[in-house]
Amino acid sequence: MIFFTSFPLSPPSVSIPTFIGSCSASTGAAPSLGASASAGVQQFSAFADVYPSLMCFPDILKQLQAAHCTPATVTTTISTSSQSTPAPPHEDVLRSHMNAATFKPIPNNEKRVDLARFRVKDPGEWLVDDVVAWMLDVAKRHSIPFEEMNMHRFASLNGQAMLMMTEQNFMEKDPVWGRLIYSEFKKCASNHEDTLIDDYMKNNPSDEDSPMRPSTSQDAPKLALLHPPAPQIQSQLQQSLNQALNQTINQALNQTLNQSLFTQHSIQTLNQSLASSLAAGLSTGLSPMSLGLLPNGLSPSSPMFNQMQPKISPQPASNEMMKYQNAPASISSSEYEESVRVHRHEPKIKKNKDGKPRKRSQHTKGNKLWEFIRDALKDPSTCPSVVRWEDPVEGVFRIVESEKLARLWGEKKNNTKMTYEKLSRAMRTYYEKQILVPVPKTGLYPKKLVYKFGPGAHGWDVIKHERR
DNA sequence: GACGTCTTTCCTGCTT
DNA sequence: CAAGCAGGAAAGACGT
Repeated sequence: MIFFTSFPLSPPSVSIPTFIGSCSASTGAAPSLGASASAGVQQFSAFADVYPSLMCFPDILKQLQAAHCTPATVTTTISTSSQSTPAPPHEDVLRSHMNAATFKPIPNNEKRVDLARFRVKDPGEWLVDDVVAWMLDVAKRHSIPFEEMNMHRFASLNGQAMLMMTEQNFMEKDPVWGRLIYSEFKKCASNHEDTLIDDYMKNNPSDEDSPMRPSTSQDAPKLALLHPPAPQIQSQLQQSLNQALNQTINQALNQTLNQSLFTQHSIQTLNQSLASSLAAGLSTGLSPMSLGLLPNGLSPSSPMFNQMQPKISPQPASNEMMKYQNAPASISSSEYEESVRVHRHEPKIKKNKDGKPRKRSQHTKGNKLWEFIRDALKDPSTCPSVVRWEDPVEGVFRIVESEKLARLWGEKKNNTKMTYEKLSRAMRTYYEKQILVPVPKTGLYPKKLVYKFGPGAHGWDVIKHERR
């Protein structure tokens, strides 16, 4: 999904607030378009026109569902809908169920991710974003539906970490395409500089005396680092990548739509997934991590990093990356399993001495804090006065009266000294177990007192189940 | 009694 | 400046 979000590669490009503003025109679920963003609209490239449509993709799908149009129409719709009249409102618009009173301004985010960057960098220098961009390119070149590749399992790795990985490591991350990805990466690592030079020479045949030109292929790596590629090379690369990625999107959409989209279930799934993904990630940092597709691991230099890096618990993906970076070439299977587990955000299953999983403690059975909050969300006496849903589909809720909630929790535990500060500390321990997950910093939710149930929590998603 | 789970309590530092 | 957040550390309560 990163390509949806990371297209603004070369000028003219489009800023994030502009996307959101344009989308809000049709969804009615986001803040109004700012004046500066409006001015920027006129500078849109063809790529930029696609974004608002993608942001409103759930809407488009709904319309398609209603109209039963053909997949071929979908591509057309997507590429032109931004110029057409706004989509009619309906119940499944992004965050349409949210309380408009809670909207906060979308943070200004003018930063962009350069998806072409990996092409002009040594694979060993790739950041996390570059790895993802490269994988999309591999998927495109081999006509692999991108949704079939386990990109999220690679998304916490940078190039250096990948260089440390064995073929087996690749296979474990993606049993189907791992071997191919490995061979592609090796190929890429060895051919990268030569390819760059060749491309440059093809495009600049008369420029043989250019100081850019390395004297030998062995010099290329150093020179590539010392001398950034000429602007025209970057521009050409970006243009071709933009083209390729556009094709990838259309192919993938067509394929997905052809295969399964027009079943009720598929539409709902994609609809929900896109809705949540777009709302959760696109409007802020536009990272696969933030979309839940790439669980974590933006590179520290990523423009999204500061906004999206959750400041909770350990940084699993970073840990994994560090492991690959620092470990010898061979990694023990247990270490690798652990790193994969951490990467997948799977809760650690502690084991007894005999290796069997420990039995869960029963002493708090039915009396856990998150269960108390979940139940409070179902109780009219506390919802919405003490806690309330911000987004019942996504599991996002807000604590309205923090001290009252703490008092109620204290009453339940016979602890008159309970405070919200203590309660919130207990809440934060849930991040590690995925009972709670970080709330996407999209600007759609208030910044404080908002939490989101994660896969470790259950019984809250009644609404979601009812929709199925 | 050892050990595990799930808080609870206290704390410092940071952000909003 | 207040309120909230993040997370380390230690300890308590209770179950196995």
